Amino acid sequence: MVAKTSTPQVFGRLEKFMEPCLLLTLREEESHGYELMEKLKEFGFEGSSADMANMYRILRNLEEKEMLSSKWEEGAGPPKRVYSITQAGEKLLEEWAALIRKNRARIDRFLTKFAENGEE
Amino acid sequence: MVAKTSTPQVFGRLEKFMEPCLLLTLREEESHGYELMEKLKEFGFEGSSADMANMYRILRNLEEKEMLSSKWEEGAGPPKRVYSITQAGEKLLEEWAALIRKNRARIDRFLTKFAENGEE
DNA sequence: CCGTACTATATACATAATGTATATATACTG
DNA sequence: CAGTATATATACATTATGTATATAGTACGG
Repeated sequence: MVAKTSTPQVFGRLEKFMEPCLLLTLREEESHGYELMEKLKEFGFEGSSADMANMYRILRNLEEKEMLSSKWEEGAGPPKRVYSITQAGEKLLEEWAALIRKNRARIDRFLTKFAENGEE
Repeated sequence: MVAKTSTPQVFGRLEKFMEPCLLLTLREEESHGYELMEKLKEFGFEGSSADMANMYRILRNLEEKEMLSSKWEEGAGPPKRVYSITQAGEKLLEEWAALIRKNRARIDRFLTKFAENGEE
């Protein structure tokens, strides 16, 4: 029997959060997938294989929608697909920022209420 | 043809956010589904049919896991299934709060960086 | 020069969470 | 007695994410 009282692993992700993080990171400087994953750790991504799969999918999808453009770069090690953000991509990022602000407001309302009633 | 430049409907939900909101609302006072949906609007839920379906699913699921208990209440209108939070449910809520705080931190890092680099 | 590890990209398949659509029933209002 | 609001519920479809695996170049040690 397993102790139910340990870590019941509650989780609720920030859906599609990786997309705006990629756009924001690329607004600063062009980069390729593998390197981007390192940079994404700043936003709480782990760099797990799930994250990797996710990232490559999102990058390709964003390029398809012309939010990013890419070029192959040869050098030491295997070739890299280096992504740059487009103007449309920057606009998309702005929209993401607006949505994320709203989400933060929802979270804040939750946390405020949680703290208020917690101490009866 | 539809103008692409209008609202491209970016969206990223707060996954499973309804669950902690239900728990928090029920920590204050017992309530039934239909009424709970009204209360959830505080946390940014719309009360759409999707939200409804979602809510009833979550409530049943939480009861199955003994995070909530319910009783039928007769009165004016159709009978209501009134939910109360259990001790396990309160503990679950605490775990949710911890996770949500982490998610807020991730969001904050994003928004801070977004604002920083935005004004070049 | 061979195996191992690290860099690098990619995708098929499975699962999980949410959205759509619909069914059922009570009670009030005109 | 038809329409609307209250009230709960679920089958089915879609979307987003996770798991597993494939491929390949380069560096390093033995």
